[in-house]
Order: sequence, then structure tokens, then C-alpha cells
Amino acid sequence: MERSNDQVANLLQEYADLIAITGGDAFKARVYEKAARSVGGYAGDIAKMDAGELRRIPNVGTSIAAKIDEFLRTGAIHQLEELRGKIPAGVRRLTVIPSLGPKKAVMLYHELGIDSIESLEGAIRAGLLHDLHGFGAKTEENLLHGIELMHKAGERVDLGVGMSAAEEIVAALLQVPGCERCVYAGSLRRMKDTIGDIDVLATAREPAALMDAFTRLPTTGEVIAHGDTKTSVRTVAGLQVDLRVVPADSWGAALQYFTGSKAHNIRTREIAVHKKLKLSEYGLFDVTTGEKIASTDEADVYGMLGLPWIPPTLREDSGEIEAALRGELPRIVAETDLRGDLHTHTNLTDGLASLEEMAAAAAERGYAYFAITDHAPELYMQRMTDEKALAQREQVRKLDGAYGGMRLLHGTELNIDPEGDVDWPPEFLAGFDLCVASLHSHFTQPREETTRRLLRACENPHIKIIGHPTARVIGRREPVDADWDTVFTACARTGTALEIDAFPERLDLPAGLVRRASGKGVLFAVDSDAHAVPHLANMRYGVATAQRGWLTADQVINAWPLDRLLRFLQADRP
DNA sequence: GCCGTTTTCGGCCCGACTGTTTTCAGTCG
Repeated sequence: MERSNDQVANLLQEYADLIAITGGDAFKARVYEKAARSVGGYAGDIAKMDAGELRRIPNVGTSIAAKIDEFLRTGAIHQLEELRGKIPAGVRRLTVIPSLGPKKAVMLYHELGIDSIESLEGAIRAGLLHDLHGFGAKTEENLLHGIELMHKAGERVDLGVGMSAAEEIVAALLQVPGCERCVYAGSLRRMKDTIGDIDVLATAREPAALMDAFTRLPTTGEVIAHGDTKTSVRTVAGLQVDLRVVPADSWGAALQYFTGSKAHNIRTREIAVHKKLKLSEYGLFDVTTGEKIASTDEADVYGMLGLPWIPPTLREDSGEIEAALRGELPRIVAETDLRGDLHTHTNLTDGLASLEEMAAAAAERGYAYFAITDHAPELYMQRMTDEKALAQREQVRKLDGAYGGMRLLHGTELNIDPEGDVDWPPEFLAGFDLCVASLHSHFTQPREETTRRLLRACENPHIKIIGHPTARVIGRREPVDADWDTVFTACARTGTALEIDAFPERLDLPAGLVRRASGKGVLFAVDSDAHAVPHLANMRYGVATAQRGWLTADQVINAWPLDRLLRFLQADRP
């Protein structure tokens, strides 16, 4: 099942939204929001906690602890149900449209009865918003653009959402008696940054029983199709999941086939044809004799085609077949190659966990080094000051080595302002072990300005990593427009690494740009950008993005040994 | 509704930007 922490975090966030949308106390709404983040980011399992223990979670007091407790015991929170009754769910969903908040959403509902994104789109096109106070031509345009952005992402979900759904389903199916093997395949196995549907592959002694069990999982909302070898359902969250049961001796061929991509499979089947073979999900066959020559193991299938096994993250027909034929497939970076994390936050700014908690969790992951990079003063809301930064540095120095010998680095995440300048002057930056610099505003500057801005950051000798370079949020915010090739050239020349931010809604730099930058000799840092202990585990998504960008461990600075990393961080600094 | 205390009430991240308005509300980070 989904972590209780996440379930409760979602409910508390919904409660906060409903307070805001029904015109409740804004401060109260904010408290629920803060509590939602605290619970979602809490390292312990709340399902095992009583009301008293729950209150020890930051921002959880008597009232919220009681609500959580009620949910854990009964599966519902009655006050939440009451609020839900006051406003249609579609109205709350309107606020996912950028630039549309609770105030406008509820106004649209009360004035025009708009209770869904579809009805909003219709109303705008019908000109019904013209007479509404506070809605001008530009607002309509922005709303339509926001809706378009969401349509473009379609019904797809981000990699993190897809992965947790898939892992939950696979784990449940493996518990069904008679289920022998069960894995997810498709775009999820290729770790694409968004997932349209989930493909699950299984072998079972009694396929029909497994199919039946699948239709009855708690995650299953509706059954779309129910057959002998394939069953499709839609989860309660609206995600389509296809389960295919295959014969055990077809496992490898089926896994290859259902992992895709379509373009990659076309290429492998072409290769088979040239060798007078036929490749299908049932196996690789000799056309003349009809004999099956490979099928149980994926590597055998590739092997009989004259190819090495190709990692799923490379299977996009973007040159991997040619590279494989030449024996030049890269040894792509693996999560186990990473020796540290270079972009993380604590509760000194907008993180949830203390420096000690973050460091302890990092050490548990086996890291040799770990950088704390809290926000700098220019993000006013974080209330960072010189004094706080220096006090944190002292604390970092004191704790250095205290967690299994792990090296603690004191860094900061600077804000790149519209001109390309950052929060602190060079002499103050010189005191940090590491400076990450990122865009946090002015995302819609023209290409030339954004490019100049990023170039200026690269030229700053103290800045060694550009954080989440495109600033995109998948399905919510477009990447900034920059002349990336110029930026990449500057990064390579100045020794500035580009980050691959591992948050599943970011995955930024995106894989396509990673590959382009890699070609220009740029180095990378795969970072969690963790704001809480559980976020440290997002690293897998960042690594997958690095793989999809064809990176080797040598191109990733946090896969380097400490001494090499430190030399890189010190290079060219005055 | 939570927190911290100058402990039972007052403050709560705060400034910028946008689009609308004509002095400001809503949204965002």
C-alpha cells in the first residue's frame, strides 16, 4: 500500500485547500499545509503511532493528531467529509491550473457554476468570463495556456507516481498464491519522465486466479477488460494498468517485447529478419525450421541477435542499437556508483528535517560525503542570514565525520537573479565548500536574457553546480527558454557542472538535454534536492535520467572519490 | 490550528509580480 504518511499528507493538503476555497482562516489553511508536508516528509511510519506520538511531528497538534488518528482507525476524517460536501471536487481540481487559485476558482463556481477544467475551457471559449470582475483578456489567455499545458501532459503521471503505484501492485500480485514472477515493464521500466499506463508482466501456475485477484486489488477502481492472458484495469487514481500473464519459457522475450520502446522493438525485429529469424513476445524463432532459439532470458534474446543486453533506460532507438552493434554501449552510471549527494536542505530554511537527521539518513545510504545546501538570503521567505549560515557551518564542522566517517560539506543553494547575480559577494561565497546556483523566478524571460543569466552564473568561479537548470515542473511549468548549446559550452569551459535534480516532478536537466550537454564535455551532479529524509531516496529517478542521457560514472562528479570531488570544487576559485 | 512564551494569547515567511484596477487582490515561490 501507499505509505500511510503520504495518504495522510494528501488528505491534510486537501483539507487545507478546502479551507482556503471555502473562505476559511488563511492561517489555519497554512497550518494544515505545513502539517501535510511534515507528515509526508516524516521518516517514521505514522501507521504505527498513537495520538500522543503523532503530536511529536512538527506542526501536528491536538486537533490534527486526532484527525490522523481517526483516519488510521476508521479510514476517514469526518470533518474532511463535511467540507468535501460543500464544494464539488472539480472546483478544487481547478486550482491545479497555474495562475488559478482558490479565490478565483470558487468565484468561477459561484458565478458561472464551473466545476471542472472542461467546463472552464468551454466557458472561456464561449466568452462567459468577460463580465466577471477580475477576469480580463490576459487572464483568459493565461488560463487557456495553463489548460493546454495540462492537456499536453495528458493523462500521464510523473515517474514517482507511476513507480509507487506499480510497486504496490507488483508486490500485491506476488502475494497471490501461484504467482511465480511479476515485474513492471513498459515506459516505467525505461524510467521515462512521465508514464501513460503501467504494464505488468507475470507468470503463474493458475493465470486465471491471478487475473481475478488483479481485478479485486484495493487499488483497482474499474475493470476495463478481463481475459485469459491480459486484463486491464483503471486504478482508483485513474491510471490504466495492463497485466499480462505469459508462459514461463517466454519470459525473456515477453519482457523484451513489453518493455519497448516501440521504436527499439522495430529495430530488434528488423535485425531478426536479416538473420532469418522472427522475434515476438513468445520468443526468437528460426524462420526456416520454426525452432525456438531464445525466449526464457532477455539477455539470450539480445545475444542471439548479436547484441549485448541493452539496459532498459537506453531502449529508445536513439543510437543504442548502433552503439551495441559496434560494441560501444556506454557503461552507464548506476545508483551504486554514487558516493554522495550535493544538494539538500534542512529545517534551517524550507527543509523539514534537522541537519543531524539528514546527515544520519545520508550515512545510512552509505554515502562517503554529503553536502548541506540551504537557501540563501535572496529567497526572502526562507529567512536566511549571514549569521545563520555561519552558525550552520560551525555545526557542520562539528558533525563532520560523526556519521560513519562521512564527510559533511557546507554549501548553499544560491538564487540566480534576473541579471545573473547571486545572493552573496565573492568573499562570503569563498567560505562555502560548495555553491549550487539555481533559477527560482523570472522563468519567462526571453531566450537571450535567460541565456545571459545562466552564463553569468557559470562565470562565477565559486558556483560549481547549476541546480535544476531548466526550472521545469512536469505538467505545471514549462522549462525556461535558453540557448542551451551556448550554456553547455560555457559550462564545459568554466568547469561548472549541471545538476540532474532527482525530484520526479523535476528530473531537471531532462535526459535529452543531458545527452546534448554530455556531447560538449559538460560534467553533471545527480542530486536529490531533498527537503526531507524520504526525498533522499528519489536519487533513483535522477540516476535513471542520467542513464537516459547516456552518462557514465566518470561524468558524474558525485560518483567521484572525495579527493577528486574536492579538487573539482576548489578549482579556479580565488 | 500550531507554536512559543514575554505560557493561555498573538503571531503566523514576506516580498514580487501580474493583471486588474485607479489603489489593490490574487497567486506564487
